Amino acid sequence: MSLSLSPAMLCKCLGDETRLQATLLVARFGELCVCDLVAALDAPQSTVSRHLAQLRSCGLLSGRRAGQWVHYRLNPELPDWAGRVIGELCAAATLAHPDLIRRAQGCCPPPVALS
Amino acid sequence: MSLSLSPAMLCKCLGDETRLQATLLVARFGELCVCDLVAALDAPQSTVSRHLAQLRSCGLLSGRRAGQWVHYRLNPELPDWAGRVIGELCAAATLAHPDLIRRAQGCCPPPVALS
DNA sequence: TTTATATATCCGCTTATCCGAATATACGGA
DNA sequence: TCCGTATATTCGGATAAGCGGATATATAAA
Repeated sequence: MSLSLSPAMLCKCLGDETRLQATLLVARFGELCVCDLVAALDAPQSTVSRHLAQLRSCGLLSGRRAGQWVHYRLNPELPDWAGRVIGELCAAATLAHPDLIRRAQGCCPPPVALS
Repeated sequence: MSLSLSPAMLCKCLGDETRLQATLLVARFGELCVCDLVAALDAPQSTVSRHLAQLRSCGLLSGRRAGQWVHYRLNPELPDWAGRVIGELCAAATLAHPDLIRRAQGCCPPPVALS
């Protein structure tokens, strides 16, 4: 079954600054773990985790556990229109906050290929 | 000065079903008066007017008084990225609610050219 | 001026949302 | 097993957002 994500729901999820920035960082880097996002967003761990849970429950992000860490990425089942919306927002926000990207540095081992 | 509309603010504005539908109807028809929107959205006038005021204060819509009526349209100063986001949402929402468009019929004289 | 229509704003109320400390759970290594 | 780290969830409290009836304002026409 294909993800039922309404336009209003997508906007609501991205209407919070923390969730929007988390989503844009994940979109930019492909995959990030929670501790990366805690560092980049400079917010308490419980706050970041709560927002990530909401983004996941809306179907925007998907999480993959790798040992102690959970790596988040854009949900690969995201409809095309949603991907395009996120792309536009990502481009616009990067211009507005060029420093945000710099703060996301790996705090955990890079996701090695499963080979 | 160019409109300062952040990506998060745009999403927040469009994250409410009434505001999203009002915006999409205005985008689709080019220009609509409040009574058209009240009819199409099937919501109390005060509710619609309140949401329109919010959309206008964020810079998403602009209003033009014509006699007793006020015609709303997309703010012509909207940044390009915002226009593209709205376009994507409009297309996706039209597929999801194909009936919404049908309910917006002129309740006031069509906006005659000022000649 | 009075009346009617369209729109905006005010008001109290209810509900939703966000926060972050505290706690619980999951996992890996000693 | 026990400990340390990473992540998730719970909880109470504060704030924001949405609602719609009532009312105010603007305009047009009689």
